[in-house]
Amino acid sequence: MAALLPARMLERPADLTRLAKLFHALSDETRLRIVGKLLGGEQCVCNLTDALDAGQSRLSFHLKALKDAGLVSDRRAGRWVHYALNPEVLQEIKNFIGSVREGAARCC
Amino acid sequence: MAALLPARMLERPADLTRLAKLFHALSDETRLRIVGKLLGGEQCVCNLTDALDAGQSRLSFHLKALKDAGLVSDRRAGRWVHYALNPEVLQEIKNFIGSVREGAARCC
DNA sequence: TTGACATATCAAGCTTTCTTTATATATTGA
DNA sequence: TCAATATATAAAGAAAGCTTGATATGTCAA
Repeated sequence: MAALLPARMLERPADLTRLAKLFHALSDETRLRIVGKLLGGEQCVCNLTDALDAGQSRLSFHLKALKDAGLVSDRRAGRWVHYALNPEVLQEIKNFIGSVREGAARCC
Repeated sequence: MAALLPARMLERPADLTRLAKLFHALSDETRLRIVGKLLGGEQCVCNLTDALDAGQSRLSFHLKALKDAGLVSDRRAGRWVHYALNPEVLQEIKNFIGSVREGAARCC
C-alpha cells in the first residue's frame, strides 16, 4: 500500500476499505486517548484502565478496534497483556495523507 | 493545533474532539472516493455525481460531512457548486500522524 | 487443583451514522 | 415571472457503533 499513489489507492476497493478502517479506528476519542497513552511506549492494559476512566470491557472493546485495524499489536506476558503502537502503519497513513495533500496543493 | 505535540493534543478535550471528527470524515469509502476525485483539483458536484455512482442527496450528505470537518471548501459559481480539498488541514493531519509515529518509533 | 486476578467476549439497549425518497432553495434563461 | 436545472435539507427506516453488565478464558500462586 505504501508504494501506491493516493489517486490509485482511492480507486481500488481493497485499499479504500483498508483506509476507511484505519481512519475509523482513529475516529473515536477514547481510542485517541489510548493512542496518547501508548506514545510513551508499550503499556499494560491495567495501566490504561487506570489512566483512562474507562471500564474494563469498554477498554477491551476499543483496544480490539485498534488492533483489528492494525494500529497496535498486543503481547501477552503472563497474566498481563501489553499493547504498543505499530509505527509502520502510522507511516503508511502519514504517507497517504501526505500525497493527498501534495495532490491538493499542486493543483489549486 | 499544528504546533502542539500529539501527547498534548491527545489530552486536550477540544483537540481530541476535532481529531476524532477529522478522522471520522475520512472513515467512509464514499468520502474517500470523493477525496480521490478532488485530487485533480476543484470539482463541480455534477462531475462527482457522474464519477461516483452515488445518488444526489447521498453525495450531498457526504460532501457536507467533509465540509463540516474542514477537509473541503465549497464555492458557488452560478448554479453550480465546486468543492476543493483544503491542503492546510491535510497538512495538520499529516503532522499529527507524523508525530505520533515518531513517538511510537522512538520508544519501542 | 483451586482461588484470585487480568483480560476478552457476549448480549441487550441505546445512539449515531448512512441511505433513500421527497421536498425545499437558489440560480439561470426564456 | 415561470420553468428548468443544480444542489441542499428533511424525514424515516436500516445499519453500524458504543456502552454496560454478565460471563468466559487464560494464567499464576498457593
